Amino acid sequence: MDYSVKNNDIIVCEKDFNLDETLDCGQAFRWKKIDRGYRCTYEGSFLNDSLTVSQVSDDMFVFHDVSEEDFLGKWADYFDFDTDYSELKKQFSEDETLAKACSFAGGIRLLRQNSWECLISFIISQNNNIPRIKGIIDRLCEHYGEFPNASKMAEETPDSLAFLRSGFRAKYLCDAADCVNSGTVDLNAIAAAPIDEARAALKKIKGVGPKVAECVLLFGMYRKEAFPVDVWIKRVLAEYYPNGFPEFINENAGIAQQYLFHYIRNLNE
DNA sequence: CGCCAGGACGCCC
DNA sequence: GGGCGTCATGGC
Repeated sequence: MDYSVKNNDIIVCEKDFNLDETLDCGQAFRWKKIDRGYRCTYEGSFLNDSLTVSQVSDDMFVFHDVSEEDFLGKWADYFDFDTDYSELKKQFSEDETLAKACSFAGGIRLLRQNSWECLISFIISQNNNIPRIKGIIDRLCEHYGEFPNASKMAEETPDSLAFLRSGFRAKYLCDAADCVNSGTVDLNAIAAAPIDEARAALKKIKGVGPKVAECVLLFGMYRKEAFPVDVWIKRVLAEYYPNGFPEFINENAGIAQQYLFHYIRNLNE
């Protein structure tokens, strides 16, 4: 990644990056499309910052009104600019289906998001669709003025969360908040634990099954070997990988999964 | 109106 | 251990 400083902006040159594909592919639910790009706020949250970012050409981006220090210290990490996606896609493309997926939407990057936010977001995601997931998370943030931490959410009950209109998931959100707030579930420890141990620990939370646990590991803990299997990936596996997913992908299976997910969902367009 | 959505749980066998 | 009905809500 190449960057330069212009006035109060950071100009980034990066060819393996597309904002629409990365911020609207179902890994993050809080980025808003605005006139000149996307905006998200993490104020009071793990980044304690806000950002407006826009894509001005295939390989050029503007990080608006951000210091070089904050860009390097926060956003370069968040957007995973240290990882060479060109090299990853080159490896993936030895597989015929993945080659197509990579050329279809090669601008997806795995965001380094916050584990707690991902836990809550993907509990909400179960048996739900992306527009409605976004709506519920919007109402959550609007209610607290920011994405609430576990301690704030632990004060709630399923009834007091009725304003979310999250349905049967409210009781799961409360259990997640209780587990994290009380220390029964230590997200930082889980992030560093062996993968099977991490999976088991996450699934102690009510409403966290195999799929949600895998999403939290991948999107909230940067565990690139995690491989969430939802209805779309089931279709991919059945149709293109009847004899199993290629083993050489394993350590980056989660990133490959992102390309495949986006590919199969948009195949008809 | 019915069907589906980035599923998990409880119960049954 | 696998199969199935159920769980809220809303977009289409």
